[in-house]
Amino acid sequence: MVTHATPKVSFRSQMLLARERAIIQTVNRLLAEKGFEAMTVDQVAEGVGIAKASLYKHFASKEDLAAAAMADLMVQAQTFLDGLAPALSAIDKLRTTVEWTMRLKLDGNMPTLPSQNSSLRAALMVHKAYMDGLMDVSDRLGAWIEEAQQQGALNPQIPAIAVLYTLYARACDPVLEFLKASDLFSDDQIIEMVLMTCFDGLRQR
Amino acid sequence: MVTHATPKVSFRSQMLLARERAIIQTVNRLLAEKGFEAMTVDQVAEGVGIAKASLYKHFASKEDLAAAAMADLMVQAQTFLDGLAPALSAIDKLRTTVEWTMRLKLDGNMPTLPSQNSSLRAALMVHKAYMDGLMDVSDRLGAWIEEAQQQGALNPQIPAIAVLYTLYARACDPVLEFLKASDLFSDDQIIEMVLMTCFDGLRQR
DNA sequence: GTCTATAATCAGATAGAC
DNA sequence: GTCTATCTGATTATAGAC
Repeated sequence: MVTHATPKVSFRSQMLLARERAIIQTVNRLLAEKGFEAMTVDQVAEGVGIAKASLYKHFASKEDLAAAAMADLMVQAQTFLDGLAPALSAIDKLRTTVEWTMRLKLDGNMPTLPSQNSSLRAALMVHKAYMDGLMDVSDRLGAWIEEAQQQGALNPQIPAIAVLYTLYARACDPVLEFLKASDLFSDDQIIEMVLMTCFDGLRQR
Repeated sequence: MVTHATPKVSFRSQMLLARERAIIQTVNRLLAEKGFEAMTVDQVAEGVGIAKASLYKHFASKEDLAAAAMADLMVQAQTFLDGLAPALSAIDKLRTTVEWTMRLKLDGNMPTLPSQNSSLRAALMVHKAYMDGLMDVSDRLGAWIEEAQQQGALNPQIPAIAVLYTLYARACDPVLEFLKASDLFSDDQIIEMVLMTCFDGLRQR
């Protein structure tokens, strides 16, 4: 009799992946809402609907949970970059990507981490999936930055690395949440203002 | 005999003020180094060189400590604004002020708070000295912003409040620390790059 | 007001049965 | 792998003597 390709194991591993996706989704939301320090593992467990001890069967530590969420964010970013129309100019690709990250943040789906916490930084640095994703995304954005600078679209006086950091920083820009909290503007208006400030500057052109 | 103006009380209160200044200075440094959550009251006490219980005779809570540091920052800002040459144009005053905040941050003297933590936000909102200082600084910057917009120096399409938030955000811009961590640039170069990005934008002019 | 000692709480992580 | 129950350590805050 012909044997099938281990259906039981496949099914079990699918359930496992589904659960881990659910965990990551909850972590993502909590990180966006309250940040890493204020997020507790109890809240994650409650959000997923499982016991805390079960969480620790999937992820070794709180830092590991956050790292998994960040790795997932990198996958989302890669998917977004893949879907960008190749016909777009380099600067338009950059602009559209920044807009995507800001919308993610305004929608409460951008996990934000403290740029200081060392235990977390250490966990991120050794997380292969996250680091690989980050490197890939940075490489692709970096290539567009250099292309845009050569085309005279971006100011070539600013080092590419500084441009890259500046674009990344839009993902955790407090200006977004302050403007949103002011309740004076729609999300679209906020994005338009911050994009304009970022690319055109505060000075009159 | 002529009585003097209560010299003993004056001396005691001077000692008190000196101690509180020492506490605030330590809090300032720790907030800049590690942020609010990672800073512990034990570290503050050790930094000042007094017992933790003594700290609580001066400040009611950890939030209160941070609020006092922020209030002190506002006083520093007011002093800086007072010292600005009146001959400077509005945009140059803004530029110089932003440069001052960035240098404070690069030197490790800019207390940075999480923009989310609610217990801390609540403590800040009811701290009269901090709120008064913040309002005064905001009013003065706001007036310069509107002046610069009328003079055609700043882009009038961007609401003044958005400009104000954008300038404030330079005080906690992660781009500064990332560029510093890269060890590729001097502090002066970093400030020049970020100032250029902020006022002139990433696009070629 | 300063100290030592301690209370009270909370959160990350684990033991061990099923 | 999931659960309940618990451990462990860290941290904010206070009691009470001097």
